[in-house]
Amino acid sequence: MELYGERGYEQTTVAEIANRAGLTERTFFRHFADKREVLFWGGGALQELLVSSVADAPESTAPIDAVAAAFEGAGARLQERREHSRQRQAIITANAELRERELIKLASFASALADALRRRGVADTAASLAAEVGIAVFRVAFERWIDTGQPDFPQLIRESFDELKVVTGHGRRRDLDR
Amino acid sequence: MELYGERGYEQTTVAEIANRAGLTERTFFRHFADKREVLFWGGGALQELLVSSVADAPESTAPIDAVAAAFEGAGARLQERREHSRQRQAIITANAELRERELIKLASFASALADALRRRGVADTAASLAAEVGIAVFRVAFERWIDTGQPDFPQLIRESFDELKVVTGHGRRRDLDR
DNA sequence: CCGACTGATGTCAGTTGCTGTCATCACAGT
DNA sequence: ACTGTGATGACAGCAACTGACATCAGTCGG
Repeated sequence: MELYGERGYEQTTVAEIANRAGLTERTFFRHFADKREVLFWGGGALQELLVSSVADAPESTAPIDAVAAAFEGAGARLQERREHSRQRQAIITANAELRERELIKLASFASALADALRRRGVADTAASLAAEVGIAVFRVAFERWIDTGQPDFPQLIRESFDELKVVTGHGRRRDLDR
Repeated sequence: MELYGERGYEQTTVAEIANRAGLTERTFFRHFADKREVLFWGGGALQELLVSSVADAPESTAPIDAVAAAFEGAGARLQERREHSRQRQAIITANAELRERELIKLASFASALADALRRRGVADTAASLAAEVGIAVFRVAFERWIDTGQPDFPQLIRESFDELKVVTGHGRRRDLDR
């Protein structure tokens, strides 16, 4: 992150990173699958948090609410290192390759969440929908958290899920709809 | 697509592609930013279709319904070349780099849709939400279209948007819970 | 009809991300 | 001391991508 922050992601060579760490280029690639991966180390922890949060939700909780609660928890975790999250995100949004990696991570979150929901007995499509939509809402909330100065991330998440219900709920029934 | 289909994406070298096309490797890179881009040529057309569809929706249409209708239109377009879509998707899902590129494309759709909604006077956050959530629903519907043999893609999209309303807590309850 | 200009292509050399292979070395268990 | 094991280094090599320059066909003003 030091080097990526100083000279930008593309301008930083793997040899430089390895050198600053006192290692060889070859050794770098033994620890990280590719140049981007350094920035995403530990992403697994957040995923586990999300999954266990969904798994542990009260049985009566509706799928979308379980997902929302999971993201609030994840949001709280991220908030503990707000400045770190901000810097990291600045680096990521500045580079296309990194944005791609970020999207893959989120897609992986979505499928893990969908699995967790299915284990609760939620039907296939409903599980996928709740998970994917949850990710979508989280993305919007995250962007607002970074862009606006607003400090309370979990609350932003909560508001965004509330607004989701408004956005989907006030839709006029279409004539196609039986 | 021929070569990617025959030998797989990773096993295919740019030199081979250029050769089969009767060109130089250098020329390939003058037309496509990178090796993946060949598969995503023409993605802009779909985006324009989505955007204009949202722009042209009746003024009274709710944001989420405008988005849903836009995707139905896009779905109809894709359905015209069902077999082509299937092959393309098989290649893409088989490779991580290509999946990443696909996600970037969808993210780009989302932001274009959000802009189109804002131009209709939809508030910032609501526009982002409707667009991102629309993409999420579309992804689920697309996967179902490819996986199940079901031919009618627009109808699948319609059903998925309907189920979204159920999942988010409005609409009729169906067989969601066990 | 000529020469300047333009745009697409070829050629070539070079950088960098990434991999396979083999040697080295520290350390743990026996 | 003997031996396996896991982490690292050294080195060669491939393929994606880029920059710089040459070539060549078409076109447009004179």
